[in-house]
Amino acid sequence: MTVRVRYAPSPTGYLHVGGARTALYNFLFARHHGGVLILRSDDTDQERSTQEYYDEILSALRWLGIEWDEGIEVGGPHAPYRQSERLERYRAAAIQLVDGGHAYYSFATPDQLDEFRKEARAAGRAPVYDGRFDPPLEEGRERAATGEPGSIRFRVPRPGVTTFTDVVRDDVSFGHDQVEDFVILRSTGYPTYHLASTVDDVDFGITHVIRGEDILSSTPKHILLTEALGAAPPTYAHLSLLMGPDGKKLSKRHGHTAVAAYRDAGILPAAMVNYLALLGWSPGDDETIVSRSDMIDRFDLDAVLKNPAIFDTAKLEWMNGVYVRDMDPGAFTAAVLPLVESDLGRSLDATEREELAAVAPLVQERAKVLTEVPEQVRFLYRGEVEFDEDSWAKVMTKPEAGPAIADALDRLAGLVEWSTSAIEASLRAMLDEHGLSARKGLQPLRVAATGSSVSPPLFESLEILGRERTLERLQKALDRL
RNA sequence: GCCCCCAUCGUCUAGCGGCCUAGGACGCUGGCCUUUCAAGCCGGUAACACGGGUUCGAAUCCCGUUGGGGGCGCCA
Repeated sequence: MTVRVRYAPSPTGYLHVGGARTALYNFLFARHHGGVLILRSDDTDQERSTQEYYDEILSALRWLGIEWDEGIEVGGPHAPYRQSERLERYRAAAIQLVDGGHAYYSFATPDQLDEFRKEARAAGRAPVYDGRFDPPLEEGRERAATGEPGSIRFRVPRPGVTTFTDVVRDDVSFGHDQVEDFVILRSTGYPTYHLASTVDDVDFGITHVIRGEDILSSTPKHILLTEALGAAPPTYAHLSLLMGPDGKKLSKRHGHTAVAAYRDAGILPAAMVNYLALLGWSPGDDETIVSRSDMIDRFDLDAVLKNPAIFDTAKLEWMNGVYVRDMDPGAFTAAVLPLVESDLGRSLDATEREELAAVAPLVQERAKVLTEVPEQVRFLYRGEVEFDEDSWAKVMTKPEAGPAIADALDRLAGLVEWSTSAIEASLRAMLDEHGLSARKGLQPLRVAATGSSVSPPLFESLEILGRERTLERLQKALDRL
């Protein structure tokens, strides 16, 4: 039997890292088993669903390289894949369930329900509604026919218990005294998540439902529904949730949770995928950097951990650095160009682009995230050097600063050939002349030429800067001393 | 309150009864390298939550406690 899995986000918010991991595990599982990944939009909440979030989620998924085989945008044999376009199907299913004796019309009011639940809680019982305020089926049907507003609830068999084997959690069971007669069709005629999701999983032939642990306790409802619909339940796998650094559920107050925020912060999609994959799964050996194809080869659900993982940005950034250094230099330059341009507020001309291509490899081996690159190459594109005051105070106040710069200015002015090696040779001669260590003698030049005590390697930087600008800057620093 | 789930270094994890005086990675940290910063290399720090069992033997199995997480909606 072909594996068919789905990722079914609700367009009521951005794609956050937890959702991305769920999507990724579905993707890896499908690829590993040569199955099909379906992307569905669970947008039955008309109030909170928006087109913006829908677009945003899709773009984040694509950015991560999580490709789906069937579903929204790409179509497939079960189209449409947006639940908002399948409303009739859910209504029909609800009616079918009523006719089959699995569901009934409910007119219980919010106040009644509130009071009932409050009392149950106070009495130490689970606040589980069992239909006690609702009329017998036939009477309910008649009242509904007259247009009286009401919902349809699933009738949970009681007493009873639902037991299932979760691939990551093993055997789990819930007594039906914990499962209420849940609404499947709202009084607005819209289906609830439970109905829509279950009907779709059945209709689309989903074999494995891989989702967050937050819906573990709703699973009995889905199993009961599936069976009432006359189908066999899929295999379930509930993934533990992602936590913030304080061990609490990951949320906005922990910083960025949206995948897009990491993209904007200069994280590479491959690094994000690698990092996310290892949050709750391990290939089983000491590998930390795992290629996408390796993940696909080795991923399986029974190796997924049950315990919740903390999302740790430090490790993500370290991993990103590994991926950055591994990039093709041309790709790195291309990736960084728009960032540099936006930092400068203008585009680079042809010459400047060449300069960028020249420094790029130097900063590439130093960068953790793409967004830190602009400030490292900024010195090339500002006509006037802006001296970083801390750097100036630390370096230029030393006695060797003046003589070193003055002498370097002299030597560099007379250089026949302007190349990294010639520059290095002449500056080393300068160091010898003054008996200065490279550390002491070169820092003033670095600050003079780049404005900062931290920069890409000096000799290369000067070569790229060019003789004219180098001399100008050294002179300017000298004047300021 | 009730139900469910979980528990190895600060963090991600290896470990599926003896190979564990618990391994790797991030972080932190000492050193080397070095023109700054990184990178790289070498070293260090640090964990089986606790208490009972089972067993010749337990990080690994069972029970309890504690701690953490999730759920209990006409949200998903």
